[in-house]
This record gives sequence, C-alpha cells and structure tokens, in this order.
Amino acid sequence: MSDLLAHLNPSQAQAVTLPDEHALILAGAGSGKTRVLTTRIAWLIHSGAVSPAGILAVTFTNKAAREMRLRIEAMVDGRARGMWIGTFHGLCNRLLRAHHRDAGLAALFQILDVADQLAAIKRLLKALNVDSDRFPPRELLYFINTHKEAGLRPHAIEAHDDYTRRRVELYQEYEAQCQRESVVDFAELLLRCHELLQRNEPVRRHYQQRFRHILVDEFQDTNALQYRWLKLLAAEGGEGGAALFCVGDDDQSIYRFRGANVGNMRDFEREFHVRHLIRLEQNYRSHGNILDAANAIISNNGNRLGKNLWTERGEGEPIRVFEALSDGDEARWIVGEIETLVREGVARGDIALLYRANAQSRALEHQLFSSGIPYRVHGGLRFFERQEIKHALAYLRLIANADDDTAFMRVVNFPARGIGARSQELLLDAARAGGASLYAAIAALSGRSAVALAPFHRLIEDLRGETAALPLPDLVEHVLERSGLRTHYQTEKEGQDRLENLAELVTAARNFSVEAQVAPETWGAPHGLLAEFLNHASLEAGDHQAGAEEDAVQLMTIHAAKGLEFDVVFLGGLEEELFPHGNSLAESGGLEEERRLMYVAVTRARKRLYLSCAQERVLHGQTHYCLRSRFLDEIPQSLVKFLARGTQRSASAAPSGSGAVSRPRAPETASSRGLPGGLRIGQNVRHPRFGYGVIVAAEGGGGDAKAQINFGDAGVKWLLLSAAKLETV
DNA sequence: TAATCGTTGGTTTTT
DNA sequence: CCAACGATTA
Repeated sequence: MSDLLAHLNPSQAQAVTLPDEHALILAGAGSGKTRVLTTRIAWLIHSGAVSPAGILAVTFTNKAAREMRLRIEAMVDGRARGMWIGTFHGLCNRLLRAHHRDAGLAALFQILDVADQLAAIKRLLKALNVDSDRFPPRELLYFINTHKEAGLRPHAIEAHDDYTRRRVELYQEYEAQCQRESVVDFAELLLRCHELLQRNEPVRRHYQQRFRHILVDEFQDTNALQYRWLKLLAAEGGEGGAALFCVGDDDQSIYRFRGANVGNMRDFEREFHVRHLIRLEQNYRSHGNILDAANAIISNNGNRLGKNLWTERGEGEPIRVFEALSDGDEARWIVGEIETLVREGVARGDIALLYRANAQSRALEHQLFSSGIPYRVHGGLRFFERQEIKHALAYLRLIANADDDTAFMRVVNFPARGIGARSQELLLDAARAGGASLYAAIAALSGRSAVALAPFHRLIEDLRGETAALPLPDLVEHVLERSGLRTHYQTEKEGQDRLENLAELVTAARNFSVEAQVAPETWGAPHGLLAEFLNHASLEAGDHQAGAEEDAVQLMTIHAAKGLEFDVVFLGGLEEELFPHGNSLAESGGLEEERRLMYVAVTRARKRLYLSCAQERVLHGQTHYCLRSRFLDEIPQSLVKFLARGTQRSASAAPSGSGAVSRPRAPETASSRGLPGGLRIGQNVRHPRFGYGVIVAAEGGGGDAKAQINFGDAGVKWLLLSAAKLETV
C-alpha cells in the first residue's frame, strides 16, 4: 500500500489519504489531479475502508471515465469491478434504466442528442402551427434546457409575460411529445434521475447507503442540477451519508456559457462544512516562465479561491511574442516557425495550434496545407453525428422503439421511396388526431398516402422480425443492406467515405457487444443489446477519429485543449474583440471567463509558448483593424521575447526566402497613402490621453487629414492628425 | 423529388 | 466571406 504513495508529493499524499470526510481539492493545471483521484480510490480499496461497490466516481467525458477506470484497475488488480465510474449522463442513464418504471419511462427509452432534440422541437412547432419566426427553435431549445438544468419543470416556471407563458406551454408540449415517443434529451436524463431519487425514498436510500465515497472530477464544471444530484446521493447533512471528494480548479472554469457554475465550489465548501481543502500547486508540466505568465494573467481575476503554481524545473525559455501584419501573415509566420522546429527534431504531434474560435483554423490550415505539413483538426463533426451514421441509427432506433418519431421522420423517405411532403403532412395530422406515434398512425391513413407509406411500414416490421435473433453486428449489417442505405451511398458519387463510415459502424457494434456487460434489466428483452448500443451511441459521440496515428500538428480551440498538454504551443489571434471575444465583454463576468480561457491556453505548454496577434484580420468578409489583446499586456515583460519580423531563424524553405515573411500591402492600406507622418490604416498608435489605439479609417489629406482611431476602452475617436500628438507603435 | 436560389448568421460546446 | 438552411422552382 505504501508504494501507492511513493510517487506523490506531500499535498497529493495528504489528499489521497484523507479520512472519510468531505474534501475539496483545488488542483491547479498539471498538478497531478487525475493521479490523486485514481490513487485515492485505489488507496480506499487497499486500506479496506470501502468495497469497490461503495465507490462512485463522476467525470464529464467518457474518455476521462475510461482512463480513470483503466488506471485504477492497474492499481487494484481486478478489484475495480463493482465500482461505478462514469459521466453524469451515463450514470443517470444507468439509474433510469434500472428503475425505469419508477421514473415513468419505457424500458427501452432512447436518448436524443442535441440535433435530435432540435428536430423534435421543429416538428412540434410545425404540428402546433407555431410561427417559428416568433419562436425560433434554437431559442426554445435553450429555454427548455436551461430550465431543466435549473431543475424547473414547466409548472414551476414563473412567467410574467405572454411570450414566456407561451414558451412554457411549448416546453410542456415538448415534454408530452418526448414522453409519448419514449425519448429523453440530455438534460432530461439528469432531471428525471434527480426527481427519481428525490421522490422515491426506497431507491434513494438504497443508493445513499450503497455509495460510501463519491468522487467528482472537474467539479468546477458542474451545473446547478448536477450539484443537486450529488447532494442527494451523498445524503447531504444526514447521518451516514457518503464522503464527497471533489476535485477541481476554479481558474479553469470555462463552461459557464453552458450552465457550469463555479459557485458550486464555494457552496460545497460551505454546505458540507468541508474541513479538508487541499491545494495542489506544484506543477509537473511546464517550465517556470510559462507558469509565471499564467499566474500573472490569472491574478487579474477577482473572487478566486486562490492558488499559485510553481515548479521545480528551471525557468526555461522566454515566451515568444510576434505581432503579425495580418491573419495571413500570422499563419505564414506560425507555419514557418513550425518548419524550423520540425527540422530541429520536434515531433509534429508535440506541437499544438490553439485558437479562440474555430473560424481561425481556416488560415492556419491553408498555410499548413500548402507547406505540406500533416495536421489534424480536432472538433467538428463526430462519428455518431455524421449524416449516414444518424440515418443508420434511426433505422436501428425504429427497430428498438417504433414510436420514436424523430427517428421515423429522419428515414421515412431516406433513401427516397416516394413519400413526399404531402404524405408526411397527412401522417403527422393523423398521428396528432389519434394521439399516436407516426408509425402507429400509418394504419389510420387511407388513399394515396396509405399506399405510399405501406411499404415503409412493412420494411420496419420485417426488420424487427428478421433481426430479433441476430447478434448485434449482424443486425446492424442486415439493416444497412435491407434499408437500402448501402445501395444509396454506393450509387452516390461522393459516397465512398460514407460507406466506410457505415462499415465502421458495424465494427463499433462488434466492439460494443464484446465489451458491453449488458445491464440485467435488459436481459432477454428482444433487442436489449441493441437498445444499449443506441444509448452508447447517443452518450458517446465517438472521440476515436480515424487518422489519429499520423504524426501531425494538432489544431483545436482552447476549449478542446483543456486537459491536454504539448511541448510547443502556438496561441494565435491575441486581439481585443477576438480574445477576449467581443460578445463576452458585454456580459458580466465575461472578461474573467475569457481570462481563465487564456490561463488554460498558456498552461497547455510544456516547454515553449508562442503568442501572436495580427494588426488586421478578415472576419465575416470584413477587414478588422485590431488592438493587441489586453492579455498580452498582462504578462510581465521580463518573461517575454518579442520576435521582430526577420529575426526568426531564416528558413530556406520559407515561402519567399529568408525573413521575407511580410506580404505586399493590402489594397485597403494602399488606398490610405497620403496620411502624414507615415501613418496608415491599421497602424498602431499611442495618444497621450487615450492610450494605445489603432487607426481604422481616414479622410482628408495634408493639413486637414483626420483619422478615426479605435482606442479600445477609451472608445473610437476622430482626431485631426495635425493636432493630435500621436506616436506610432 | 431534386436542384437551385436566397437569406441568415457566424464564440466556446465534455453530455 | 462562406456555410447551412429554408423556400422556391424545374
């Protein structure tokens, strides 16, 4: 047992060996958070304090849950079996399946992902004849989800205006529709589970008594409902409740926009009378200069729980800062620098390009592509979200549950089988009138549309019969064939990739049936394993992308980079309005969240960090003249090395010869020649009173020349150049 | 039913 | 600028 603790520093060891009481672990970036969490669990089991079945560990991603289980298994050889490790959604799903009756759900209820949910809402609005201009589906989705995440059912919402009253009604209608179709969305999983535990005392007591230790990862990202769920399970305040062990970092809370509530950390500390607050501040990832920069940046935020990262490593290299002329120039510079690094032996996979917004990847990709550097963009469409996969899953869903109208609508006429908009409308009306699902309503049709829909009805019937006894992979295979999906993509000229993905789906089903331990409650149910596979597909969007093996430069948003680390990190687009993003500046607390994002970005780097900004950037087809980000100025100058144009080690392979990274002036700039004093649009200037600014427009000439200058916080002003004491920067 | 045109909106998104 | 969606047209 002592060797469990052998590689831990004192704070880590203290956290791991805490008594059976509530604890809050403030784990800084790179401080060994996961190690503490997993070792804690192993230690609890080894010390005999609790049996594996008494442990519940909660994460946010399936990947994190898998890794945690793997690492624990390595430490407790085989005794990890009875532990519950999973995401909030995965665990709630499991509980709801086990107690579906008590929760008022069908045994084989399906899970809607966001796209399904949006489709369901659109269908609802259409059925109710609601003007979707007045009630945009996206807005309604947001309305429903935020209220669910706040634990509010329609009847509990106070509506003070007609508009909200109507939205509440629609929320209610949406719930009824989901119930009728036996589907639940993500937020519903949590809310339903919370209600189950709250209302059903035997069930609640059962789990409260079972789980002696509840451990939560990324606690700063929990939302209000998740925290309430934890409180309920841990029997807050009651005798004999579980010990809650929460690990998180308030400085890395970057999902507020999605409902995450950092305040949960303080609330937890207070409500559970937490006596053990441990800070993990020793960082094992980054060199000193990088940490110092991160600390300096985040110190500008107020209301922190407080933490200062340090390292035993040396200070390392300075942080490199580059000011590019334009976004294209920035991309060229970054790629030039990457070429140098690769030539010096840095693996491409150890280099990451981070950015605030996905749109920024375009320029970078373009440049990487033309330089022939392999790269991989993270994010974007995931496996189970692809069109062809969703189509295949829809057929599978109809087999498991024919009342799933979302699935029905998706494939009723795909591949095209002559069921046009008219037939679909008639069917929707019939279903609505009879209070039945679309599938059931086919029987009620007559005339032309009945004829049109009959073959589809028969197809689904047949599929159910034919597949009832098939092993899951064969079942999927059969559906691909019989539904006509495969033939459809075979005849489509761009269908090759899609066919491969469909084949990959069969593989996924095979892997799933090998690995899955089928939950007892679905044993024997005719398509029980299928239902579980479908849930797996909804809850796990599929991180395993093809082509992950090649040694490639990694591109992703800062959000996507959380939890990852790289030897070399490039962070581009450090400009006001982009990062910090303009939209976030308006909301209260927005700037601080942006700053945490900056903190996350900086702490991804192990050895070398490059920061860059551009003087002008094309966004939405318009050229913006940018001020450098305030975050750049929050880094102590002593840590920084400013790279001047041409200073970079010359690369013979560079696009236009050594140092010649600047491009010809843009037309906009050329049109502004004639401004006195060598000023041009896009020029950075300093004014004695207004501070730093950038010229965004100009008019007049000679002695009358005026320039419009954006001074950031000081506003945008027109100044007479002959009078203003401007200094170029 | 499919193809085409026009409108709209574009920060981040673990489940 | 440009992708994605909805409505209109062939």
